Order: sequence, then C-alpha cells, then structure tokens
Amino acid sequence: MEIKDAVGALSALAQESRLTIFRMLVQAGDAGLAAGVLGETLGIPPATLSFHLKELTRAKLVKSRSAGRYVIYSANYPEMDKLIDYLTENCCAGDATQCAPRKTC
Amino acid sequence: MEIKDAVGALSALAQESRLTIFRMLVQAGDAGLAAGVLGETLGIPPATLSFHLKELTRAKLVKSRSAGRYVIYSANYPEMDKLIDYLTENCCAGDATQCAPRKTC
DNA sequence: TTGATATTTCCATATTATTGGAAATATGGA
DNA sequence: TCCATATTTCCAATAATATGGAAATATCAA
Repeated sequence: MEIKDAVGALSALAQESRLTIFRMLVQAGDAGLAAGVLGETLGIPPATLSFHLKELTRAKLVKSRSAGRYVIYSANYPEMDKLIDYLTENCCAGDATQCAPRKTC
Repeated sequence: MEIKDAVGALSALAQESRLTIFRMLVQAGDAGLAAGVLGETLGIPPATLSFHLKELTRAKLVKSRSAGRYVIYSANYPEMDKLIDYLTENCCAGDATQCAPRKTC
C-alpha cells in the first residue's frame, strides 16, 4: 500500500458518521446495508449521507451494488486488512512482546 | 475504545507527515527517535514538526520522554492495538473467510 | 557565563473538509 | 402514465486543519 492510499483511507475513517457507517458495514458482512438504513440509524440528511458514502467509496473501504431503487453498501475487507498491515509493518524493532497478537475473527 | 477516541486517533494518522512519523516510530521500537531525527527525515520546519508531534501525542498514539536537550518519541503500541480492534470489532457477520488472519509480528 | 543546539509556543494565513437545502435522477408500483 | 420512494449531485456557507516565521524556553559544552 502507498502512503497516499493509506492517508486517504485514514481520512475517510476519521469522521464520526463515516466511522460509524464503516463499522456497521464491517459487522454486516457481505450482505451489506442499504444507504437508507445507514442514514436512518445516523439521523443525517440524505445529502450528507451521500457525501460520506462517496468518501468511503473513494477510499475503497466500501463498495456498493444497486438493487432496484436501493443501493447496498458493504465493507471491502481486503482493503481494511491492507490498511492495518500498513500501520503495523515491521513493527516493534524485533521486540515481539510489544505486539499484541491480533484476533483473526 | 470510545468512538471519539477512535476518530481522534484516525485523524492523527490521516496526514502524510504524521503517518510517516508514526510508522517510523512503530518500526523504531521502545528506543524511539528524537524529534530532530524525525524532522530531518521529513524535511519540515521545527514548528510544523512540533505541531504534528503534539497531534499524535494528543491522540495517545505516541509518547515522549526527554533526554537532555532531546525529546525522544516512541509509539504507544497498546493504543495502536486498541484502534485496530475497534475497527475490526465483530467483523464479517460470522464469515471467517472474509477476515484475513493478522500476522502477530 | 555565553553561545550553540533542540524543541515548543504563538499567531496569522492558507487550505481543506463538512453540512444540508434544493433540484436532479432512477426505480417501482398503482 | 403518474406518483411515491431512494439516492445522488450541485452549490454556497461554515468549520476545522495545516503551515511556518519569529520569539520563547531549555539544555549542553566551552
């Protein structure tokens, strides 16, 4: 992963509504959630929601598919994994005790 | 971890100079690096560097200790781990195949 | 002491991100 | 067709962040 992509992904997550959306999608699995469901949960106007979904999409952290009138968003897990690997790359200068073992969910 | 803290940590990382600093410190281990070393590597003026180090400190992603004239910064690994856990919490709706196993460094 | 080096604080300026109303687009159902 | 629902785009106002010069603070070394 390139630094520009990492900054893009982190910027996308660095906002309360978007982080909430992302975590809902992470937990929703591949089934995903319709934009409207996300907007209703967050209580934000459609234009604002759409702006945030666009940011997450641009960062490749979420993807969408349309189903009739609905647009279903879901998490892009490989991209999330790439970001985490980028942050922890060559961690800890060989001191493994510093590095908590990650749960593999 | 609370959402405000997560947004704070992600905002701190969502900037190219700060992300570079953080990754250098992650790789440096507990020995850490002096502010001046970071500034020289990045090629940014001291005031700008100091601003970014303060942001990372506020987010608890780095800590510092002073050693004479020098201030040595180092990564706060437990906070990094908390952030990653927060992002991946209850991931994937039970579909473990979606979730890449994390290397435990 | 005094002068050099390391880092931070202050502050004004510049840049970038967020918000949401209104209008546009798209689909489904009567 | 025509209307209701779902979502996006446009755009302008507002808010939050980043930048770096100059001055302040702190330590070291001679």
